Amino acid sequence: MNTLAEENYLKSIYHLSIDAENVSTNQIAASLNTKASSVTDMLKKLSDKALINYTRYQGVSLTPSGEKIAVNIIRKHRLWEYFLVEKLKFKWDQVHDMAEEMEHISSAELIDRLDEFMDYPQHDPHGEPIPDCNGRFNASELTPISALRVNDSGTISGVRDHSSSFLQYLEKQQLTLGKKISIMEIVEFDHSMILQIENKKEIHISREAANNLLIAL
Amino acid sequence: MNTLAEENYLKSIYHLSIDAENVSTNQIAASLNTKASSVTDMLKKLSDKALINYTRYQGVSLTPSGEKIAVNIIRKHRLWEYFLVEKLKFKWDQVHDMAEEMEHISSAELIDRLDEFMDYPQHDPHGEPIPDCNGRFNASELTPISALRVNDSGTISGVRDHSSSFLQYLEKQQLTLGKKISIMEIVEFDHSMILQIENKKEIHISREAANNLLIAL
DNA sequence: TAAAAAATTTAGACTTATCTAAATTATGAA
DNA sequence: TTCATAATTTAGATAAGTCTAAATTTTTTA
Repeated sequence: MNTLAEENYLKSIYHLSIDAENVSTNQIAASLNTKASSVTDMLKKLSDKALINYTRYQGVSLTPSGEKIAVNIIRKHRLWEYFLVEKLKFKWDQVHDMAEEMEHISSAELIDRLDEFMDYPQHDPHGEPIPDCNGRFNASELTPISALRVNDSGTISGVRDHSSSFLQYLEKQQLTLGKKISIMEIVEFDHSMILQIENKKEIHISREAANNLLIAL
Repeated sequence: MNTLAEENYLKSIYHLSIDAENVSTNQIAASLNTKASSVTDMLKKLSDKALINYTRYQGVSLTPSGEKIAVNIIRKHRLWEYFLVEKLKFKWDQVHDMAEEMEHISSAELIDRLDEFMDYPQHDPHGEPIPDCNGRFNASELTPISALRVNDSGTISGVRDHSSSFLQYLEKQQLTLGKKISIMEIVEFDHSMILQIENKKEIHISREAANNLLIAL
């Protein structure tokens, strides 16, 4: 088995790999709130274990076995988040930190039974797809609202930022999963957008918010 | 907060304190599968934190704040065991190790909601009482079968040994929680006992088994 | 009650994961 | 294409938790 620190590095590298082929030492350090020198040490260790491909100064990528571990942690994280919201009635902005601890519970049988108990949910409370017990899942085909044009519309299906400040803001604006929105206007100056929610209320959101709100077309 | 190692020491000291006022270094070492010298180091640390009363060579006891932490861990352990058996349909001999990991999940609100979700169970799958959110619970008034006389009877309500080998043996003999048993005969030579289960089947159990099987009279 | 045995503690070392500061390598702008 | 800057790595230190071996204290027993 792997240590908690190793698992967190693998998970971080996995998430950062979505935007780039190779992940840099500084990116990992920033995402784990640690120093670049600590990252270098851990990269050597993970490389020795054949969980990452690492060449000095060149950044890293996960090997198939490293990716398998990372996906399994993500599966556990998302299933526990679903459990916390659906069964224990937490709000979607409350569950991230708890799931961050729970994702390290090791038993595979436990997580498979949890999956069954909840009837094999496909998405976590933030719209992220949940890998199945073989690690398979559909990479989400969601678009950030910021990529839409005036008159485009779709259903809110995910968020990129899981911070409770962002999620609470969305909740207050009624921008929750499942809501249908249409783009009414895009302000050229700052790329902020005016949306209509469910053909009723109109609201104005910043470019940054639009970048973090995902839509199924 | 406390580290995982600290929590495990406090829990161990709590359990050992049931049989004795003061707990010895060697007892702790045995129960945690570690060396006496490691225990001494940790005792100093816990003593500095005012979680235990410790005088060199004299053994230790928990302070009120140490006991509070220990009881909270035990509450979490037992609630998770109940969850695993009642919701995820694990057998009573499968849950100990998983709960050993889960008891360290820190959120108090999580565990209180789990308690509510399961409708405030009073006993874990092995008959141990579950402390409430204030750490209060009835110290169980159970008697080992080995203390009974011929013709005494009662209901199986708990086990002392949680090892899967013992629990599987009980399962096979139908000596599960809730069964009514009566003592038919005590063999003087080795103190083994012949019991009748639910006024039907008679079985023969060793003194050791009788010591670990608890009865409500 | 003194010596032997058992229990406990101390000393010093090791591992994991982290840090700061210094050195090295890569990159981008002139 | 060279040099300043940014990124990364190395060197050396620290803290937590563990270990072995040696020293000390307590307990037992003769």
